[in-house]
Amino acid sequence: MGSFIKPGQRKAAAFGISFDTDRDGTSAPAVIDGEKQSNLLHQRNRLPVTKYQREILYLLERHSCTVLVGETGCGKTTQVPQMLLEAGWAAGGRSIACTQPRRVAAITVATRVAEEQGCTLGREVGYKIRFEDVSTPGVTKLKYCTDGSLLREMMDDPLLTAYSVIMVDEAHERSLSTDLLLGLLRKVIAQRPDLRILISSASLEAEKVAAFLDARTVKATRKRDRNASSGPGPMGDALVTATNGPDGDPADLATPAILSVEGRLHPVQVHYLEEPCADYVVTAVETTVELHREGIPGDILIFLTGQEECERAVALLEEEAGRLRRVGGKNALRIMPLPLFAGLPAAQQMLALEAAPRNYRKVVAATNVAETSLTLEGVTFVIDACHVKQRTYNPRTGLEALLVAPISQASAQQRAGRAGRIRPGHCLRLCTQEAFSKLQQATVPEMQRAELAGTVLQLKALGIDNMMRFHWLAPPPAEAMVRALELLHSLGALDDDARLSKPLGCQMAELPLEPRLAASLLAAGRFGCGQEIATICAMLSVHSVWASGGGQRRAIEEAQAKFSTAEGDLVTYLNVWKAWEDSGRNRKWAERNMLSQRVLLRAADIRGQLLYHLRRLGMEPISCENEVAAVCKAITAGLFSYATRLEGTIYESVDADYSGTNSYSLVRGTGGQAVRLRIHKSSVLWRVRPSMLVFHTVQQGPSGWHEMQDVTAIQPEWLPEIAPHMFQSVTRPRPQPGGT
DNA sequence: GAGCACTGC
Repeated sequence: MGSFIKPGQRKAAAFGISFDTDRDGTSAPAVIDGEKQSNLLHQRNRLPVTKYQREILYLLERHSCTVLVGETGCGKTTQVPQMLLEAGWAAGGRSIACTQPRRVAAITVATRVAEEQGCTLGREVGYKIRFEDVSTPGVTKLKYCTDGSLLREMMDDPLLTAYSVIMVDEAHERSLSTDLLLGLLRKVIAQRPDLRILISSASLEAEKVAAFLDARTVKATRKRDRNASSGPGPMGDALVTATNGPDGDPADLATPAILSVEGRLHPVQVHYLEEPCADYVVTAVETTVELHREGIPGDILIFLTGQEECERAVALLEEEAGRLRRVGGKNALRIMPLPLFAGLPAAQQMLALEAAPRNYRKVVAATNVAETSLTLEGVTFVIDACHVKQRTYNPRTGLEALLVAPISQASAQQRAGRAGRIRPGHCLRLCTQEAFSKLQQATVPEMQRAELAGTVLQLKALGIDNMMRFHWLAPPPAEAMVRALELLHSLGALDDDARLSKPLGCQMAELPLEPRLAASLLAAGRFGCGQEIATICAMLSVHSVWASGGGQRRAIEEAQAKFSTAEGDLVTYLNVWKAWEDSGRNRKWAERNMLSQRVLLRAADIRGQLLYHLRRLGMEPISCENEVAAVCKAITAGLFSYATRLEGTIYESVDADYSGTNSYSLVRGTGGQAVRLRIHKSSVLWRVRPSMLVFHTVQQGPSGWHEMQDVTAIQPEWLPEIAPHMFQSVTRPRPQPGGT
């Protein structure tokens, strides 16, 4: 078992863990206590950000862009937009937008603010996310929206003329859409001197964002002002570090300001392992048991990387819980282990989020959901395995993979903060302090580790043609950009001059789908199966429709078998959909067939939206009824870049009855990189060995194999027929027996 | 031979 040290401290006495400031629980410095107040106004006034009202309004008046550095819980998301509202920034027919990276956040914050403003949600204060526009044109002054939906709005109104202020919240998360939004806003402010941009970010990113938005560099080509020094701002004691000239200098407007607001998190003491651990799941469980024995109250949150690890940790904790029950007395505190990951059905997620029953200490084994999307109250201890499962894109092979990687220090800090929401807490990192100091400071922005085809298509649709000259907050690798352009060209979205093609490229950009699926959907008209492809695209846009979650694997497999077809997973989804429709979208039917009604309803929403878009583009989607080949051809029209052929069977194991793995390779090649593909276990074609297939997603597991998910069997002669520019001759699978 | 980080339009 690992023992922990705290920086600057001697080794602890018991269990290797020291809790010097904890027992009295009162060592928190000048923190506002959690006393309940019924008066909303009073509560608002107590939020740290409220003290900075004057400064914020002053800076907004004088600077096009202001970066707000605010720690968690300082109230910026709810209070700052209200300050602007009350200061009259939404007068004159324009409104204030505040973007959020996630839908739930947009809804909950808007609801809260409407309450504080004493108005009906959807009137003066509203929100807008996909499928839900709870705002009233001409009435709504403050709108919370997802950054993705604001990007969509920009397609119709590139200068965002409907708004006087755009607040980009949680910009430090550096999601694809926030980075894209910031790049675009940088261009917008050059043409809209009346527009104000507020960016809320963590301290690490603030300088970078401010430098990026400096208007003096916007028009200048390539040159960046190195003299933008941080000096004391005009507001005296406030932490204003505006990179501005003297008062009244017209340069003020052009230079971004930075304002720091302290949070109201309680201090969290950090501990490190003295020696590295071999298995962080085991160490996390052992550490949990020791903490529990220490008897300090508070729930425990363990950060792991995936479903499997969470379930393993819970299983180990259950064993320990049993042991503790036998040892402890009748009234002893018990532990209640619970898993938490995004794929978990809502009811089980709630268990992890709700307070534990009396006499129980909740121990939640969670993935990254608990770092950003979901907040657990009552957590006093965070045990952090310091790893994360991350999406990475390899531009050489053109494939994305999910890989477990060490987290960044910024991410670790965020996770630690989860222990200090209600009282001072502890964070136990399952690595040595030395190892921790070698972690990268910040997480690599998504922009630099994702496939960019969709992003490039969106930019093209906004009239930005020169990708290489676009100012990115984090420039993506040139190779990834080239790959994106190649893919869009092969799909027909770009012409030979890399300009958005008409009408195809414009139509693709219009659809809320990744480019490959958009291409399939638009090609479906040609094959007379628009209805079917809309269904398939919708099913691919949602979480798995199969009701996952705990020990029902067999039942799911049996249910799945009822709908599966030789054509593959996508046609299987089609069968599921048709059967669900025939049942009258019956919830009971869905339950009997191990399907999630909630996910199916969401798919129905998306399907409806896709059909609406097709009609708006002047295409009436028709159904091909039983022509499965037409459906598969339309699928191929979008996914041909992911066509693979069977190479043979590889025998890696020494077991006599081991049947080997059917190995596939990309028809178009992988740029000299060796890539071994196989069908993922979840596929209905797993036991089958179609000689050629297209897949929708692939992920690289720890085995080194790229595993293809959502596969569709195709005929080799379809490729040159459907994508003649990519496949000139009839491509047949090479007859090649096993590999090594 | 057994599995799916997380968002978003």
